[in-house]
Formats: sequence, structure tokens, C-alpha cells
Amino acid sequence: MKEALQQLLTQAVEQLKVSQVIPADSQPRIQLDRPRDKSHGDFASNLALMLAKTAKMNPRALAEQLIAALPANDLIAKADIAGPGFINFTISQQQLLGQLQAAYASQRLNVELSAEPDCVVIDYSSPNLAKEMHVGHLRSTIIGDAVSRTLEFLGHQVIRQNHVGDWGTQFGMLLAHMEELDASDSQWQLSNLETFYKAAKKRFDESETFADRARQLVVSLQSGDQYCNQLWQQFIDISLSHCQEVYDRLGVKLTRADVMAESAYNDKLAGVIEHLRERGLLVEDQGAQCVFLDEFKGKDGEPLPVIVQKKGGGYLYATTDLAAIEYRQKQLGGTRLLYFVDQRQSLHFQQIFTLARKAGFVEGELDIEHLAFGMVLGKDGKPFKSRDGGVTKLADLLDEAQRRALTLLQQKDNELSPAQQQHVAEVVGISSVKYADLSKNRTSDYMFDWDTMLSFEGNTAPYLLYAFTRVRSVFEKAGIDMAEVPGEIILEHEKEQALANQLVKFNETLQSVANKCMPHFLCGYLFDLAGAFSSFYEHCPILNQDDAALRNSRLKLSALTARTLQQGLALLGIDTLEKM
RNA sequence: GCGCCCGUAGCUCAGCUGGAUAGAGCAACGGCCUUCUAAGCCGUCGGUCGCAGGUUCGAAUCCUGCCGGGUGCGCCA
Repeated sequence: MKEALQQLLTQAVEQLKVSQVIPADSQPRIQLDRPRDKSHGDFASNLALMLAKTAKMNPRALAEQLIAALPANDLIAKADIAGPGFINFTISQQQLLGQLQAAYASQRLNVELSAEPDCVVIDYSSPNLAKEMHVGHLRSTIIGDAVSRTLEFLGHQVIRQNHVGDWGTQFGMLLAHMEELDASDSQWQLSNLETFYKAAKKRFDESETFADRARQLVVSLQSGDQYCNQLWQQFIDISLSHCQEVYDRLGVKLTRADVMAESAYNDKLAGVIEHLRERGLLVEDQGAQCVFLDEFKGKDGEPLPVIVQKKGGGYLYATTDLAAIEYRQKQLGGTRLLYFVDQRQSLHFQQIFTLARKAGFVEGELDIEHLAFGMVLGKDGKPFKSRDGGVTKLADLLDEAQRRALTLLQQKDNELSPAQQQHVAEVVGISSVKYADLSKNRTSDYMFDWDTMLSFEGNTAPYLLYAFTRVRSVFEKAGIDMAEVPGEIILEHEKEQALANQLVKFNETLQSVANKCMPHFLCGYLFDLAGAFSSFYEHCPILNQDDAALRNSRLKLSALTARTLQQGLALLGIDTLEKM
């Protein structure tokens, strides 16, 4: 709808160029806002205000000309000039009803597929396999997954890349510790990676011989020693299955097939260095191989180095990232590369992106974005920690979420069997954690607060899930399939109209989520939708309604609401419930 | 020291590419269950958008400076 209106305005602008009302070379951005105030119509444009200066005209007079130049259409019911020269558009009721019917009839709620699909390579989650997944991995995993799903839904090709850390120096220490324990024992110990890591670290700090052995093992591992690699492989397998458990619980789509570990680039790294050397970008500094980019200055205005090879000959994550970026464009065919990685690495990525282009690791038209996000903070405003002050394992966090959800559920009157309660607590617990994260602006830090995220009020998962169950309950009572409601939609009541207006915004909301990689736009939309429905539900009796046509119309609006909520939540990676 | 991010109601957060009277939720206060799930709905109260300049018809939004907070800056990833 928004796009169609933009089209019309574009044509009007062209028309005015032809009639020389505005200069032929002006290329205005056709901006359409959803005004806050209902009296300003469905869409507002400031086009006349923008063009007034170059056209040397009074904005209101120009607005008048623009309206007159609009091609004939059945979209706009009314176009008014308001204030200094805004044009307020009211969409025709017929158009709105048509959109609703089309959405109802469509499997994908009439959401448009992208006209120019991208091949989007998405780097997300990417935990370090030396330890178990912890809170620090939550945001990348959840946000990346939601954006992936949304892009897929809009028709883009999505290639997930879980760039797990499996090759760092700390693996020497872990392997050394594995060696010290007998096979069965180490199996058992590895079931808790966190404890295992701590024990290994302790040995490393305590014993000089152990530390030496650890360093020796890293060298052997990296030089392809078979024994070491076997040990390492065993560790990686176990660690990856830990990750998979977390992904499955979180309802994140990642699988083993998406794992493209750091170590996968090992045989490319020497080539990366060679390539940089050939391009004349490589500089040896204090024994290390570096690239200095003029774009990035440090203290005293000196360019900052990107170190790509240590003085001992070892490679660094910058090297791997260069190999990976090339792979993503040239092997995977990516046209848009997304990195969901924490904000603190922003300098690193700016350097990598700049260097990759400069050195020709990537070429031509390519969209590369670092989608940074902030930290998860505790209620005290400091980085989120577990009770003992350590990092919180994701597995424990999810356990606690379910436990808290179950407690809350048991405090309410409900007719659910114990097994159903378990299931509801699981969905509510997990989705609350996810939604709390997704609903905040990606770029800022956010405060992790159990009470807020599980409280069934406000912009929370439980509120949305509840709105969904209310619709389901209506249909259960009515004994009708959501897909088989006959008749036309009638919008008489103010609340019906408001709900309808909200329903048709789904499409444009998803477009902005995809453009900005900001799932919180979708959360905001769903919250407003659930609110509009709840209000409608209170004011407009559905089943207790004598007029059969009105009853069906309301059922249809309800069905559409339920499906939109379900689809929206699915794109966030959140399941719905029939009852709660 | 330099770079990046941030500062909006008592609290947690929105505010999209500069638009019209800065919005939600919580908390506080007041209403609404003989009728589809009250985990809900309706209302009231609450703001010097960190401070000071500038650009603009118009600034929470853009620019400059300051104050306050976070984070990063050579061989970890």
C-alpha cells in the first residue's frame, strides 16, 4: 500500500517536471510517514515542503499542484493539504478491505516477495567452543536468527554461517587436561564444559610443566599432528553438541550444517598473507606482519595496524576474517554480508571491511554490514552475571526462565494438566527471554529483568501469546476453522477500523525489519496489533452477536489477527500456544 | 590521548530518512467481570529530550563545543 502510494507520487513528480513546475533535475526522496494523529489521515508526505525551495513556490500551492498531478487511482480516497504544506492521504475503504481479503486468502498474508532478492550471508551466534555458551552469545544468536527468518520470508536466499571459534590458543590447555584424564573420565568431565575449562585453566596457572605441555600441544595441533587432532576433534564434537542443545531449546534454526568454523580457513591463511604482500600492503613491524590503513588513526595520528601474522608465524582472527569474507562473496555468492557481532568489535570489522575491499578480497557491488549490538546488563546496570559472580551459562538461564514461568503459571487459576503446564512454562519461559531481547533496540545495552519480561503486561511475550490464545479460544468455542470464515469484512466500529489499519501494516513493517536488521520494529508492531485486538475484543462482541454478517466479519478479523501474530512471532523464532 | 556508542517521564524502553501537540509499559491513583480467558480493557497523573550554541519554514533527530556514562585502541578471539 505504502509502495503503491509512493509510485503515484513519483508519477506526480514526473508530471510536474514535464510541465516545468519543478526543475527537471530534482530527485526528491518520496517520504511517506504514518502520522501519529488520526486526523492527519493514513499517510502523510512532506514532498511539497521539500520541493518548495527549488520550485520557488509556496509549499501549499505546490502541494495543490502535486495532488492535481496524481494519476487516476482507486487507492486514495482523499488528499488534503495541512499545516505548512503537508499532504495527508486517506486510503480508500475499498482498498483497505481488498487488502484484508487478499491477506486472508493468502498463505503468506499477502506479504510481497522481494523484487530483487539478495543472497544474504549471515554470520551469527559464533560462540567459542572452548567454553559453554553463555549470556554473551544470546543476542547474536537470537537477533541473527530473527533477521535470517525475516529475510527468508521476504524471498531472499539466506546462508547461515556459524563462525565458531575452535582454533584459539586456549585449546592447548584443554587438550593437555584431556590427556591427563583417562578416556572415560574425560567423557564425564566434558559433560560440563564450564567446569572442565576452569579445571584446565587452574592446572595451566599452577603447573609449569602443564603449561609447557599445553603450548606444545597447540603447535602440534596446528601443524597437523594426528594424535592431537583426534583429541581436538573429540572435544569439538562434544562442545558442538552442547551448542546444538541450546539452539534446539531456543528454537534457533542453526544446525551442524551451518557451522563454518575458524579452522575451516586454516589452509587459506598463508594465501591471505601472500595476497597482501603482492598488493604491497604488508609491512613488517616489530616482527609481526601488519597492514596500516590511513583510515584508522591511533594515538599521535599514527595509523593503526591490522596484525595479520604474529612474529612467531601464527595467524590471528583478522587473517581468518579476511579469508572468510572472501569465501562468503566468491564461494557462497553472497551479495549482502551481515555480521551480528557485539559492538566492541566494531573497529575490528571496520578495518576488515576496508582492508578486504582495498586488497581485493571482495569486489564490486557488495553490501557488508556489521550489525552491532549492546550488552546484556543486570538490574544493577552492570554486565549480567550469575549469583556467584561468574558468567551465566545459557543452559542455566533457560532453566531458570522455565522454572519462573512455571511458578507464575501455578499461581494463576488454570485448567491445564501438569504436562500441559510444563509445556506452557517452557514456551512462555523461553519466549520471554527471547522477546525481551528482540524488543529492545539492537544497538543499545539492555537490562535483563526477570520480572519485567515474564510479567504478562506491557510489551512482552506473554502478552502476545495471550492475545493469540484468546483468538484460538473464540474459534474453539465457535467450532469453526480459522480458514473457513465466510462473508465480507465490515468495518463499522471504531475498534474494527483500528484493528484493520494495524493489520495491513504488517508488510511494510517486515520491509523495515529486513532493511535495518532491527527485529524490534516487528515486536513493536505485534504489540500494537495485540493491543488493537484486545481493545476490539472488549468492545466488539464476536460470538455474542446476532447479526450473522457482523459475526463472520469479526471472526475474519480475529482469524487474520491470529495468523498475523503467529507469523510475526514465527519470524522472531517464537512458538505460539493454543491455551495458557 | 584518539575512535565508536549512549544520555528521552520516578523505573524500563520506543521515537523509522529532520515533520505537525515527544509516545508506550511498569509504578501511583480511579473505574470496568450474571455475557467470547480480567494474564484483559478504559481513564488520570507524570517530560528543561544531559547542557550551550548553530543549520532549517521546522531539531529528541543534523553540525560544533562542553558535561556525564559505556566500550575499544600491536601480536587473545
